Amino acid sequence: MSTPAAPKRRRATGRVTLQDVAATAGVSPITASRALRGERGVATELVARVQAAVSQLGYVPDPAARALASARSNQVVVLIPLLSNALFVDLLDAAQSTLLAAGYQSLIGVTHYQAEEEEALLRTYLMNRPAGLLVTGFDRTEASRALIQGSGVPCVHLMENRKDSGLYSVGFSQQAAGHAMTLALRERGYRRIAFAAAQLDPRTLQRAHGYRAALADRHDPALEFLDSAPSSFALGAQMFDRVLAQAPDVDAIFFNNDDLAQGALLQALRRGIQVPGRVAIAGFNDLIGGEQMLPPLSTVRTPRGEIGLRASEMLITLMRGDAVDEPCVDLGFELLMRESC
Amino acid sequence: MSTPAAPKRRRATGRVTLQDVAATAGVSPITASRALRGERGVATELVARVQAAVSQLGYVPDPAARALASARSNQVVVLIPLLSNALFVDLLDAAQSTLLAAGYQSLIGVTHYQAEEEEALLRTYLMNRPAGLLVTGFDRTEASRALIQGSGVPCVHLMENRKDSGLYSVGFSQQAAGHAMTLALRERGYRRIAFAAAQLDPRTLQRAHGYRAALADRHDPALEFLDSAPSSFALGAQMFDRVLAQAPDVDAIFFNNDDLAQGALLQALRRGIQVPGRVAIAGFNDLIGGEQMLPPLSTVRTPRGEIGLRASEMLITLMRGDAVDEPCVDLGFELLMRESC
DNA sequence: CTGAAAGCGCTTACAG
DNA sequence: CTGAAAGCGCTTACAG
Repeated sequence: MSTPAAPKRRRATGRVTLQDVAATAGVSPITASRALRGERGVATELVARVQAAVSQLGYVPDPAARALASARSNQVVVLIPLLSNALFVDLLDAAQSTLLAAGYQSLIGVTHYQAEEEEALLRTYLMNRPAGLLVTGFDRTEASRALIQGSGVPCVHLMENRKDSGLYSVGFSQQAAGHAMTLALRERGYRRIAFAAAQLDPRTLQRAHGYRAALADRHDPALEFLDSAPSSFALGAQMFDRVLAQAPDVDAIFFNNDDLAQGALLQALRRGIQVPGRVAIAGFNDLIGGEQMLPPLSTVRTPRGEIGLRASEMLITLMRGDAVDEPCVDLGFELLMRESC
Repeated sequence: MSTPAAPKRRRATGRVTLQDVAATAGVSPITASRALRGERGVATELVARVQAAVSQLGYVPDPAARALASARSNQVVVLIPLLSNALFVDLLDAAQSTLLAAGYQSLIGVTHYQAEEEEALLRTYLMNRPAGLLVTGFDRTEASRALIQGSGVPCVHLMENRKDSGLYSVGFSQQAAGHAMTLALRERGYRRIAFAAAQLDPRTLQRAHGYRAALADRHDPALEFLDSAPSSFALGAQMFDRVLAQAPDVDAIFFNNDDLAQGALLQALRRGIQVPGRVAIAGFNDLIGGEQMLPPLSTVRTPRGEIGLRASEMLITLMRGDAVDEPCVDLGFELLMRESC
């Protein structure tokens, strides 16, 4: 007969603890703990008794106690450059929900594209002993790298890949994407193709490399317009004017981000400049609204939602201590040639 | 002479603990703890000694241990409906950075406008014993309300106000905003003013009330176009067509969100319909891009950034145990009459 | 203004 | 397959 022993003593806090559950179920706290965590090797009957006790008592586990005892929390730190770029919001949204479904909570950090801010966030968040880390790209301070490495926390890199780096990542080749769009423009007969970019973060510069490579035989540095200000509609309009003023013979402009390109399209409309008749316009990322523009914007669809999803899945695998067979996942991109070029 | 006693014993984990700091500083762990938390009433000399020990040893506090011992973490749960609406991203961005600067980490949850999802998130996140709660609006399940109440965790409501509810909030009157824009349209001579809304969340419906009130003497239900689909550019274009088809005599359309209005503006351009000549268009929220439209969009600027900031500040006050003198902060709104009406 | 004792609620080895 | 013991690293009362 298994008449459960009465709980030894009510805690001062009045909280229902694992001890209460164990007592009610007539097992030891360790067994209750194992049953709750789904650790295999617990008799099914005991598991059932524990679960019954849990719902009878309304037991809620304490993550802090769990983290303290196990030296690991159920939280994942997600570090992205900006919340004001829809690209990263899509990434975050996908990662967040994938992680949540697997029982992990997301702690988000915004680096504002500053390596020092990222380092500070890492220092702060690593205190929590997160179960995993999701970081954007590969460019960071040495100290950040050491922090990640030294923490022993599994880490997956977003947006880019570095084969043979020994690092986990899910992304696509920014350079190849820049190359492909430039080539598509060439193939459509455009000869004076400008590249207009803002923010100038590492991935932007990789796309610029792709642009140059595709134009190797006829690359003209005077057709590169780089502005370190953040990307926006207004800046796109402004850059459109700048390009036409400084390089009147331009016949196509490849904008590094869709908000820039959409701003340019609107400015062309405002100024009565024909697109693509007078000048073709291409964007990057396929942000919302591009399809609605006049004319609909040609752009590169980037798989940020899938990146958030796949990177989270990879991280979940790593956090469980399992091996990942493909450490660098290239999700590719897609050329969306609509009517603006 | 204060030759510090050697740490009693190295922990198995090799971690530098508060005990090590205390031993090095030649004080008790409690004093070290108090000094670190900036609790007043510790001799300045001791504080200095503790701080010296901290940097000498490279001590990093353990949030889990702190949370377990104090029954409260340094994390704040932020619940918003959607990440795909820039409005809430702005809110989140402001809240997140304000909280971080005050030493609090944000745990974000996306409810997808589903009261049940919110309730589930609350159950999950409340386990962490957050220091504070930021939730959107006042519409939620009874269980959610009970959960918040029962947790004893300070909670500030975002976006709306409910005077005399005894609840803390920072927002503005959605109804007054809907009313004001409708009135502005009337004053400009528009007689057949349609109201087009998507999502149909509580705040949308409050704006609809404002619209109706402003038109009390001449309100025509046939001019209300409500679609429960999520707001988007494409839906705006679609609704624009629908309104003109079903109510050909309409002379103004008040869209409930800027993405709808921007989509409508683009559709008008596509169809060659004069705005505001043939029909005026107004939006809501002043999302990015509205100013760049053709013609620039008239809209209502809503202070979501300020709401995120002020709500966080209020919450910080509450989390410190201090009193808040203004529990319902109305931040107002601003009519931005540009050229679309 | 400072400290000794006890405890927060769980899990990790280590046995058996 | 199950458990007794110890410990994770900090803070809360309670004294003085």
